[in-house]
Amino acid sequence: MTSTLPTKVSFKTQMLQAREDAIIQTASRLLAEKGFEAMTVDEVAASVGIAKASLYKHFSSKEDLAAAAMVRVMQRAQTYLRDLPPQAPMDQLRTVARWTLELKLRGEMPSLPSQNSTLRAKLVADPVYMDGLIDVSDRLGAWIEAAQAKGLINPALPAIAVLYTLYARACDPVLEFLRMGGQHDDAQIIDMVMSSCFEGLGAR
Amino acid sequence: MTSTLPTKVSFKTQMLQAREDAIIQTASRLLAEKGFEAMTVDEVAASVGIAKASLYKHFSSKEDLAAAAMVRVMQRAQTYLRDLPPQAPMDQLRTVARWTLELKLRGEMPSLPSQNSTLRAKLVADPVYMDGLIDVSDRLGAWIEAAQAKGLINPALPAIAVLYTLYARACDPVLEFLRMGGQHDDAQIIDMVMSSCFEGLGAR
DNA sequence: GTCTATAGGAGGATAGAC
DNA sequence: GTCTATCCTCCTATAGAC
Repeated sequence: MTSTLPTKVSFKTQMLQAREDAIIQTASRLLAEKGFEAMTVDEVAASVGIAKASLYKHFSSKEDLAAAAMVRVMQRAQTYLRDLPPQAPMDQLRTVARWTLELKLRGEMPSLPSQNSTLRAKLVADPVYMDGLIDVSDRLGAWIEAAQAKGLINPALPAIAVLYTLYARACDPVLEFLRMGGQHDDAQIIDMVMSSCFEGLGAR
Repeated sequence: MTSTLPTKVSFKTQMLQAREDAIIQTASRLLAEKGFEAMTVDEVAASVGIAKASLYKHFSSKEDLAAAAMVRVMQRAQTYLRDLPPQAPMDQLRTVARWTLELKLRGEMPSLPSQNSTLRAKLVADPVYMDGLIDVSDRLGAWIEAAQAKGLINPALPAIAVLYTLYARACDPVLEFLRMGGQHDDAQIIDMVMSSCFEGLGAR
């Protein structure tokens, strides 16, 4: 049947894929807003506009859903890094950091809770996620080491500390704090966080 | 009775106070470890070694308990800042940042979830917490402005951005990331985060 | 104020019709 | 696969004896 009606099947598959995308996108937003524990499956389903039982046909548990959202954003990062036009290593790092902050300000960055151990275990066991994480870390690591070789990185910091500091931008609360203050627009906020990240709080 | 047996009453009061301290301390640790949603009241009570119902005699709700923990740490910060020996403003800021990181590494820094709105509302409505927050912000703000006047602060950053960046050290995941790596001891980890915070990722 | 036992409710997950 | 209706577990909060 699949082979005799390829277009119809393809259409149905597309519809399902689109719905799954919508679910993941909504979950991603809610994860960014409230975190894993505070997010409810009812909420996700209602926000997508489907019944909870329908959601469970796509994802077998709340953790699976959250993991799918994390995998999604990791794949997004992989694609972004792969397609990034060549620049000097330090500029690559800056560009990536800025992209991360923009993503977070748009509410599209589901924060991985350092807390929930079962969700963590699921992600560590997920080869797609782990491959993505390693790929991203390798690319960033290469740029970091290249920048270090040119003497462009703070010599007090080993590469791993630089890498983690960049990762931490994905859950930096300063963005929300500044936005709540209402004194600056998003572009200014990102510029400030970028400057404190790369230039530091102290004057040069 | 209170006036006729002052020592006994005082003793009882002390015992109660000590138990409440133990509860708050345990709650504080669990809040730091798992966050508000994942922490359960059963867990706190069991860890303290009392029945859950007894805990509810001290705190009328889980939120009250968490708020008490936040108030406690805020008071602690107030006391610390008040008693801090005089130094140059920039050194004061560094000392406070280091103290915050040490507190967090010891698991004594309950992270205020940017998420939970009802808990947030409770804290905003709590005069002790808010007075503390304002006091802390005023002291830090004065040092920040003094350092700015001396040209010691990154000129791209308004005082409020510096303040929020310092506050954010209280929930910086880089500490845990580096500790999980196992390549550095706590003192080195703190030195690295301090350097990335004040000197930035880029070389000088 | 401390305990045991339990009420009450929220939320994750499923049954079964369509 | 989608729905409605329901189950069941976990967790907050309380009742009531001591």
